[in-house]
Amino acid sequence: MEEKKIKEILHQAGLKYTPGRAALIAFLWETSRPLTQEEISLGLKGSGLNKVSIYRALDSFLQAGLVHRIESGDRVWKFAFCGCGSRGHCHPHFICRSCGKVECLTKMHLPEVAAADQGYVIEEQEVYFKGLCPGCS
Amino acid sequence: MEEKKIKEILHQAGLKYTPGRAALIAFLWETSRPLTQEEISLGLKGSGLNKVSIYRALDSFLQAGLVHRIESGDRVWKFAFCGCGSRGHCHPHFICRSCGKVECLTKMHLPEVAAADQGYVIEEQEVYFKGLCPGCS
DNA sequence: CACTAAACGCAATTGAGTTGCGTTTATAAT
DNA sequence: ATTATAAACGCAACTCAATTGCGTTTAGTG
Repeated sequence: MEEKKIKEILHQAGLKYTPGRAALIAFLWETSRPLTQEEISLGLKGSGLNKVSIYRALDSFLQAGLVHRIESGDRVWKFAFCGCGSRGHCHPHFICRSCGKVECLTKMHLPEVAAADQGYVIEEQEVYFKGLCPGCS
Repeated sequence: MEEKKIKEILHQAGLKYTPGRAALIAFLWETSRPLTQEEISLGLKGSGLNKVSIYRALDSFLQAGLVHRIESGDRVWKFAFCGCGSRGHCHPHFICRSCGKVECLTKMHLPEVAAADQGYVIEEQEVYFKGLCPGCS
């Protein structure tokens, strides 16, 4: 992703442009699957942010709806860039029980569900599929 | 749930019957919503198991398909009794953003999804709805 | 150029869950 | 009924992802 676009994204979210955050967004964009803080740190290497700063940046991105965050069963958060602008998820996720990788199933849309008739107000929806990914099956 | 039934459940799962595990199963059955270890400990009070023993019992129940385990967004596991016998979930869960409570939406069935055409083998499915429960809306 | 709020890094802390290990108990064989 | 043994248990110590405190740096506006 080009720098100009990243500047625009950060500015629109009311956040400052810094080299570290730009690298973070670019990396998430390139990888296009949910990543842990550890994976991000490894991917950014020396050019990247401190562990704490990564969490803080991701938190503000989450608030702004720039990324989504998932828990895939191991109590480790994974973050993926998602331009959808809402804090909810717009597609299901696939979790491979063999390699542990998580993917965004962007081609699948979430079903429209209304359970308001029973008094529930549904604001967000998360759908996870677990099994074997194409590489492991 | 009567003692005889609990004995049968544990025996069928290849587990020993102990007062602690019986109390644990009975409590999960009565409460019929996903509970944290802390909630279980509070619920069982003096008559219950040690924290470690609760986790170990729940782990073996999970293996046996007696309970299911969910992560509802706060990195804290919740366990619910579920006689369905499979390790996957058979219904969606609702997470209230106001009171934090989690409920099993046993009346809603999960949609049948097949993504095998793209090389994915789907073994389990988890669906979470987030929003406001009837008490909070 | 100066000022201020946001961003950053380091060290220390939190807390859910786990591990090690010695003791107790359920259950099946004798 | 007694014994053997594998499972279940409790305590203390540990792990590790994530958070907090706090002082420093930097972006971006006036």
